[in-house]
Amino acid sequence: MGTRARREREKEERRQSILKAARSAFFEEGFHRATVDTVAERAEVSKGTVYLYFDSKETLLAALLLEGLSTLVDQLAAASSSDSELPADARLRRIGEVYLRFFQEEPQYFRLLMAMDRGRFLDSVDPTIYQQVLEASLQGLNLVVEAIERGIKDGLFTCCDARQGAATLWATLNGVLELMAHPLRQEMVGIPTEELYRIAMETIIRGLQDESLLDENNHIIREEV
Amino acid sequence: MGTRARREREKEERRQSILKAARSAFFEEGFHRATVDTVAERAEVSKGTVYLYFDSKETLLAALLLEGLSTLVDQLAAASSSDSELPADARLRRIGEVYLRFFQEEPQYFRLLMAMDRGRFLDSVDPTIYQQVLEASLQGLNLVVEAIERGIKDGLFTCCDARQGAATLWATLNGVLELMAHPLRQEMVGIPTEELYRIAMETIIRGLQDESLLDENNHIIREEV
DNA sequence: CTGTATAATGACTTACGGTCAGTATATGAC
DNA sequence: GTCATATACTGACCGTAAGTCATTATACAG
Repeated sequence: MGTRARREREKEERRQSILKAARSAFFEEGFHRATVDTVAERAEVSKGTVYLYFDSKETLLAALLLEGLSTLVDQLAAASSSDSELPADARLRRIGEVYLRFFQEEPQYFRLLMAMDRGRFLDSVDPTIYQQVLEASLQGLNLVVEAIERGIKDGLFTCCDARQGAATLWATLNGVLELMAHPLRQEMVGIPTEELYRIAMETIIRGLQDESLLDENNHIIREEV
Repeated sequence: MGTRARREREKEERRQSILKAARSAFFEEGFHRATVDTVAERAEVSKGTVYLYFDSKETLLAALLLEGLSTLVDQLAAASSSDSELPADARLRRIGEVYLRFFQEEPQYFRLLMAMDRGRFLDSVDPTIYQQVLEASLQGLNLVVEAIERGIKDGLFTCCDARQGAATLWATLNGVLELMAHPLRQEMVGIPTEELYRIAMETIIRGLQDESLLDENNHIIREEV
């Protein structure tokens, strides 16, 4: 009796249709403005049903983010794996460009990603899901780590620990995107987002190639301030 | 008749006591969890009075941020102006250290700063106040620009436009702090916040000293990807 | 056909930001 | 002192939206 299997499938379909409704609602109106009632209406189910499939509004958001992150990581992995002869710095640039493109083409996902973490998110989302979001981020980070490790092996990068370098690059690119996410701040800075993004990326890549400022433990040599 | 002057003063005192109440409430419970009723209660006024002095809950937050940003900018300015003979790179390090210290000593302000921008903030805050917040940020940024400009004049930095460099440094330091603002992400990265912060700072400072990757228009020379 | 499990519903509860008609207080004129 | 007026303050009330749950509908097994 395939009944059980079909049931499962139907449940999954419901779940998907609710997710789809949430995506359109959140994208169109923004997470905060959109209401669960709207999501329910668009999915053609009652509000109760929405809560049958998702614990909270924030959980819906988390599920969407997971989706977005997953496609991002796929793209990053593709960019990162193609052409195994590519020098490490070029590989990093590719990864960076994919990230930038994702930001530009899916600004909605980015907006949502940034709506996360803040506010009541941690209170109302199942820690497991949050963990999954982090795990996806970690996968992205690891691609960068691998690229840098290769660069180190090839003697191209000599500066620092791959993990440190990857985290620095990651933080920087995010910092630029976040800084420029707001029109008024963009105006304040007065540099096109893409340009600043690439300048920052090059600065970091360049920095990975210089070991002059590190001591034998990979700690920074600094004069006292 | 000094009546009028006294009245003004009393109003300002009310305003301050409401602000103080908001600060303690927001700090203790976080912006989202804290309620305006609580703020009113702590300030020993009615909710109506709170709204007499501030347009919205978000406006209260903005006022607090303005306060925090203002002390931050003061500290940055002090760090940046002392000892006019300091080389530019050391000056940048000082500025960076002040910023880090502020982040560590006033984590609450930072949390609030990050609660801003997102969500309903732009809808419900008087644009003027938001403008003031941006202006304070701009002052901070300008200190960095000035330090870099001096470095360029002294021949220490040769890499790029001061504004570009400042924005890159700014974005990077923010990126690190934001990345590490969350315990779980901290764990994911696996590097102490301070260390990553300093590594990132040094990477940028180092990058400012190298012009090899820029063409005559300060644009990055890159192979096609 | 009927009992049972599962799924779905939507009226209701709760919480909170924000409003406003009404009240209290201070000031100044007489 | 007393009254008129302006100013400051109050808190009950409103609207909205997240989240709940008793009830109802549906599907399936025997």
